[in-house]
Amino acid sequence: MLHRSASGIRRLNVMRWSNYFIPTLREDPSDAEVVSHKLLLRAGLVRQMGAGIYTYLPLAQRSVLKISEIIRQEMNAIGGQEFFFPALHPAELWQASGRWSVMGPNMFRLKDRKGGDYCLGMTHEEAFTDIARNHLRSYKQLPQVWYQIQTKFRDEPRPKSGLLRVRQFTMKDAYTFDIDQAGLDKAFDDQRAAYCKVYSRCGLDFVIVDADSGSMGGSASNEFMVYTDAGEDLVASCPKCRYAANTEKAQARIPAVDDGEVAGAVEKFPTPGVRTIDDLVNFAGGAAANKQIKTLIYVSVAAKGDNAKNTLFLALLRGDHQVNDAKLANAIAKIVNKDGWEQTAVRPAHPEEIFELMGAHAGSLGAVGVTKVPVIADEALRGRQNMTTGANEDDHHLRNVSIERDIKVTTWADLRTVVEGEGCPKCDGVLRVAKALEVGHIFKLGTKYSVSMGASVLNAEGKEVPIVMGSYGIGVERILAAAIELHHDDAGIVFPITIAPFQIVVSPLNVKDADVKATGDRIYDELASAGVDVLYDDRDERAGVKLNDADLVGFPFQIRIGPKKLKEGKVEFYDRATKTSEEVAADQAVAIARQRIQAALQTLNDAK
RNA sequence: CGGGGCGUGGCUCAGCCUGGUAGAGCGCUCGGUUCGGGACCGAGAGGUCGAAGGUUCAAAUCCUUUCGCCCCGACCA
Repeated sequence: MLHRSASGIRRLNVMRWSNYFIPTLREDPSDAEVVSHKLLLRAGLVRQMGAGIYTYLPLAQRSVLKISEIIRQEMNAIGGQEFFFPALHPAELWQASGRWSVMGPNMFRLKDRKGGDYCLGMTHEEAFTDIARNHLRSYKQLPQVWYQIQTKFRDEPRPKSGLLRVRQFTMKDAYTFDIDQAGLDKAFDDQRAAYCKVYSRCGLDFVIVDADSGSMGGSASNEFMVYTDAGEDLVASCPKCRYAANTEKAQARIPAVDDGEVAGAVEKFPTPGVRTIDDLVNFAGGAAANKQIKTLIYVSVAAKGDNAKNTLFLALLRGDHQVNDAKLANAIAKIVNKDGWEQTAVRPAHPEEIFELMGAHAGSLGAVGVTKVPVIADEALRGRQNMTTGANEDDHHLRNVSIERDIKVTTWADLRTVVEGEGCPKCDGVLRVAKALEVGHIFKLGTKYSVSMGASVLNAEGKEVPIVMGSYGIGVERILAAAIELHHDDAGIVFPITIAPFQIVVSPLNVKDADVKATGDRIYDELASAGVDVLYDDRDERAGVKLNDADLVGFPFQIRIGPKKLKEGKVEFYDRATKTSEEVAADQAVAIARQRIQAALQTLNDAK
């Protein structure tokens, strides 16, 4: 198909579907599990090259470029300066910070022909800091806000879920360099605000959670999370006050249980066959779940050089509460990690270990009288009395147990997992708990890298001080995948217009009808020359194919031109999000389209 | 790394248990009829059955090894 431009010069116009590479699939690919993965493949956006390695076909590339451009605009708006660093790094760079050994097998490593060690960058703190240490000399040069949009490589132990967990991906990473903590605080707040704008403009609903700084080091960090079942974290958040936290840290406000006044003496009673909390609830003379103490036996495994040691301990929770492994691991680590020992794992005790320690089997365990191993009790048990728990004798339990009186608690800690519907710890709101996907992470690094790599400047007093740094990442393809997870229906993707590969598709429903075709040509030409991001579905396909394909790829708008309505001088303007169309005069279609596109763009770009 | 599953035309899958001439639907090519939600008829093209080795007169099918991919778990930016 050739297109005659205004100047009359013949040119091949590739924005015609008949000549554009969009390999759509009618059926779900067998490899795909999560929605975004299926749709990325079916709509002809990506193809897989290997585990966690994907080719972006033209549609995905357009989308990725749009996301990148939004990020670029928001970074520039807070004074960011764009760099482009190599992806291939000499080992010395990473040895300088000490992370050559810390990163372990997650880093792709290779040798050059001379046997020199190299790696593929998984992040760029070292690279940016290297430039900073070589060229920043005075506080007068600060602050600096540097960023790049670049490919990262991580040898993930388990790539999965299409673009959500991959081994090669695009990241916007930014680094800030300040003279002091106050400067870092401001840089951090700027980034945080910019991130909010980026995600809003891309059509993502997100929550910001406090996070562990992990291997990055530093003092504070926030994760930007999008609620989706395809996510890998569980996040609790309050819609009312913006409290949000990973369930590994989240707290909740729960109503107190009235234990009554009198605390009688501990009494053992037989409970034949009772093994679970529920069994005891239903047992005559038993107790409600929230009146029981659940006793779990765990083993902390720790290492010191080549030595290993196992520490058995008890974890106590209210009968109706679930333990959180991360909280538990942190609590026991505080007891185990001393004299050079470092905890490497926490696991449930084996049945033999339990019997040897307690003299009874799981189902009849309790902490009353236990003194030889640490007992960690959940905060929700504090002050409770008249409780029921196992007697450490099979088929027997104890009643009238009062925690503080009858159990020797080594440590009180928050061990329980918050659940949906519990009270927000910060306000009177109700918590939402669901799976979420991390789409960005910002850190206050402090001086970790500037000290280890020697990046310092002279301050106003002429004293040499380490630069105070921040580090900020956005996963570009994760925005694309998250947008699809959030915005799709049975027919396919429903692209937010800001990141849609094309804003609108013009579809003559029968190209053999001369009038229909001519009207399609005209509308397409006018939209294209007005600078609209338009794709022309000039294929000689049945109407059903065109309509289904357009829905599948998820172009926000479509102009449908059919023979019957065209005879009345009308075409249809279709809105993908609502799947509804309205009749408009053919000669006004372009004006209406431009106005709708403008309005849709504005709604997203002005959000927040 | 532990557990499970799968590799057969471009895609989705059957055939494997019980060895005996490689199949279906979709897609693709050509001709015709159709033409607003993935049409119909007719004629075609297209496959080292992931790879290697073994057993056998004979292997997609049985055995061994190996590679790849997906899922659950562990781990983790």
